Amino acid sequence: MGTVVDIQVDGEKESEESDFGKAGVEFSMRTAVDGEKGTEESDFRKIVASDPVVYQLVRVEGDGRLVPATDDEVMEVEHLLEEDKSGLASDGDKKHFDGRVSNEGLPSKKSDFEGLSQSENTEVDSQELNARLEYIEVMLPKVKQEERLRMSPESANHSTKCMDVNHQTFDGRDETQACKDKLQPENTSMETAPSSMALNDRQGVQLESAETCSGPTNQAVTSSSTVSGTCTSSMPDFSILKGDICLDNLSIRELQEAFRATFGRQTSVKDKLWLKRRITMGLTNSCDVPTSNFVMKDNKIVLKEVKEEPIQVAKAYIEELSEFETRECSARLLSSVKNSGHDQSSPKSRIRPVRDIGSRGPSFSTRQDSLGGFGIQVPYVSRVRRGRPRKNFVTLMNYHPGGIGPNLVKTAPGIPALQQNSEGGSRVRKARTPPMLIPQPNFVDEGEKRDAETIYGDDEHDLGLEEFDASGDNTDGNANTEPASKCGVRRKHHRAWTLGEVLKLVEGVARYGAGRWSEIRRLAFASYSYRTSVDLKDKWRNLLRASLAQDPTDEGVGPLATLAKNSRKHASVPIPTPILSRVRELAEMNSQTCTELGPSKITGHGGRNVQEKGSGFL
DNA sequence: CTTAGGG
DNA sequence: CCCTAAG
Repeated sequence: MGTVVDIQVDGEKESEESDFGKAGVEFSMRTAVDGEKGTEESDFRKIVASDPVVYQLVRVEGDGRLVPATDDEVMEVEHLLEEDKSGLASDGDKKHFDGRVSNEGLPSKKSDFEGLSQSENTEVDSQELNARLEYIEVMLPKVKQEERLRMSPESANHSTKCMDVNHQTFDGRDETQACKDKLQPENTSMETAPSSMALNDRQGVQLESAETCSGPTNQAVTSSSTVSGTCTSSMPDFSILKGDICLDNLSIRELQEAFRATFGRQTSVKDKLWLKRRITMGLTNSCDVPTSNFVMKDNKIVLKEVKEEPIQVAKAYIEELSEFETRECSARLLSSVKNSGHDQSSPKSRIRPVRDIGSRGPSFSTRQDSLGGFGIQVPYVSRVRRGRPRKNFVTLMNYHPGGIGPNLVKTAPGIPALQQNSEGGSRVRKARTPPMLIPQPNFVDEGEKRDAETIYGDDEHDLGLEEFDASGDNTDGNANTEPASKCGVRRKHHRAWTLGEVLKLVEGVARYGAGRWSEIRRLAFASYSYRTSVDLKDKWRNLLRASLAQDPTDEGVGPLATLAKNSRKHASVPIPTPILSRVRELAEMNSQTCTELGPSKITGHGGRNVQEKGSGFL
């Protein structure tokens, strides 16, 4: 009772502070800039920085309900925020994140996150959403102003970094830049910003973020081609300015009245500045746009012109998000538990899902979507179901224009997309992000490294391979948990088949016969949790193809010759010819066994369908 | 869930 | 790899 926490409205849920360390209130606004895959230590920051856009100040009632904070509280918080800001320069660390730091360090505490986030998100009803929305609207511009004030002295520098700092510091390189360039060619000027400001970043993340999100909030949409268009500091905000001028001469009381006139409610706040800001916001109507006016594109916040019914759109958006969150959260919790339960993955992997929720959740790729009739962009993460169902949906619309109407009304009164979402809830795995796969350096490096080791390290010695397998298991075990938890956004990481795997596969086929993939997987691939039977099958198919295509005629040719041929042909995939030969052998043998000797072999090892023939008599 | 096959 | 049909 009486505790105030940040509730993240706009994106993923992980961010509730688990310790309400400050007895008073907390308020923070951050903009998410999707974290690239970072190092372990930077993950913390990533989480912070990747926290999606908006936090709303709420009060947690005794029963767990969330009640929008009062103006007084907001103001209080605002002061704290300012204190924070001023303190940042000197003492650095933000109190907000202390809890998180420790959590990061102590995996055991992760449950705090989960518990909190889940309970809180599952209980959001539309009413509260509305309230939250309102506060979002209110908050965004406000923080923007804060930023403006703070930034004004050094606008030049900051204006260039504001968008960039985040990913530049999280990851030395800027993988997403290419995408962004494509998507936002007008914004390229910002991307050239020097990363020197990164030094500031630690203290600045939050502020930067706030600015990032607030900048576009009520900046002219038309100025996207200029740096200042996205960065508030260098661009005078006329609307606010005007408001300030007008309100400057008013007394507190007058301000309060103005506030009431603007917002239609009383306020007890006596802070002149605060009142002015609030009123200004109300007057400039800038609060209508925030949540829907900008969209996250990759690491960047992008302005989008959405003029019609912004609030409605935003509401729908939030509702959708909310529902998505609850479902997604629980799903991930399940998977997380599952992993930690019986999986052989290392303990390290157990915390991953949790962290990924943060770093991965807001992946901020966006897509054009028609939501309730309005064209807005929503982050991909918020969409669970994609592709086929959607296609069907469209198809339905296309081919049964008349019939779709009633259908829609029946299934999804307000928000068709929502319906689709819930429908696809059980298929999280299938969600993808076709256009933009966010690069994950760690992943790739890991995989490639291991791959290289395996391939060039040892070809034929099973022991060596076993070792590789073991190591592979570790890395893969971790990696395996990752994609699943990446919001299902990501396509399953492409794992190049190592030689060891191939050998195991071949061996397995030799032992159990081709086609018994699940068997092979269970026995021969026990250590590779990530290779599914389908994978085995596919790989075998490829091997077969390769082995046949390679050289059907030179069966008797020495390995060296074929090897040379092979490596020359496929420099990138040097599958040793011996293996291919063996594959072919097995293939032939298998085809034979299947047709003629098959039953004997299968029954021989399987032992359970031995009686198949005679069962007729029973 | 497992296989097989197409994409 | 993904997806789906089929058992």
